[in-house]
Amino acid sequence: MISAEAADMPDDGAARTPGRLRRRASRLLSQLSARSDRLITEGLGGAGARKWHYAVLASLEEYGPASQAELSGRSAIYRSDMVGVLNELAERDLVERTPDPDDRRRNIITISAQGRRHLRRLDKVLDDLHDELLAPLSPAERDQFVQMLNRLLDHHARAS
Amino acid sequence: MISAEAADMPDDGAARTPGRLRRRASRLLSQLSARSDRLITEGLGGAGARKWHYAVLASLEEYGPASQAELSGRSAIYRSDMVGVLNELAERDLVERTPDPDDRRRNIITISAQGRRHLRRLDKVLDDLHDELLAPLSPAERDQFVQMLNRLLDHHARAS
DNA sequence: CTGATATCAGGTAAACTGATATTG
DNA sequence: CCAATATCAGTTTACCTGATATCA
Repeated sequence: MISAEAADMPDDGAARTPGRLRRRASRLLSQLSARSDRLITEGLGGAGARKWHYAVLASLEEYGPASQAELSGRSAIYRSDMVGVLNELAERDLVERTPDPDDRRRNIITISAQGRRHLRRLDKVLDDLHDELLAPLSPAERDQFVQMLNRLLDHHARAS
Repeated sequence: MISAEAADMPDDGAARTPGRLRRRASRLLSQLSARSDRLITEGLGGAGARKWHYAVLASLEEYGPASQAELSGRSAIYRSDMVGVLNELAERDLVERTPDPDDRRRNIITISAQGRRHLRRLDKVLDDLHDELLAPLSPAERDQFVQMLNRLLDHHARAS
């Protein structure tokens, strides 16, 4: 037997339905994020890519060429880590890194035609992966979920 | 100038409102999870605790004493990492680790009175931190958000 | 012999900090 | 002299994979 007294079991006056651990958004977030990251990493790995690749390529196609510092802001990758990501992308000729003639501290990063093709492939892959990730949610709920995440992120981006 | 042709800017037929990167739930999740983790880690650090401490203590108070393997399942901490967490908790006399007389492979982990007091402090701290984390959401939306996270987690727990 | 348990020793990757040389 | 840029080196932590000795 494990305990003589009942002192080991919970005895709050009010019955709290789902248990504290299932109601702490921070815990749920980090657990789900871990699952999600794994899913995405494996899925993109099958396509020979990493998620940073996608972030940079998508940012380039959406907003056009940029310096590395600007890309860093857009895609939420640290400047320190951006170098390595761009090395990998440039190795595969998915982006071009050319010095800016107007400001010789900067490189201008441009997506290549091959990079666009690759991005399109990755978008397909990610569509499927997100279908799996968000499977239990209806389309309306998925929108709502994404919108909530964006609102929360915006809020904390300011306070940063 | 950055590009002679317009080939560098996006030109999809349909205008996609919020940009791909703001619609990929996986990206939003990992970014928000990073923010959240940081907030929680700093907040709990001020109370001399880590988030694993909370997970274990809360699990113990809610479901009663358990072996380390069972605790691992409850709190989503790897068996490998559980040892270290319990060492820290036992050092501070927040839990007791006693060998199970009925099965000498196991330890039975019990929360102490001091552990319960500590847990109550942590719960207060976490309430405030979650208020900050979920600030932009109304109470109803918070519930909805937490419920969605749980549904998603449940779905992926099975597929695991 | 199979299987579970606690423990230990790692390995990978993300998130982050700091320093430096170069240029504006 | 101050600020920004790209780069490099290094830390911390979560997550995860084994291996091992002990015991059911």
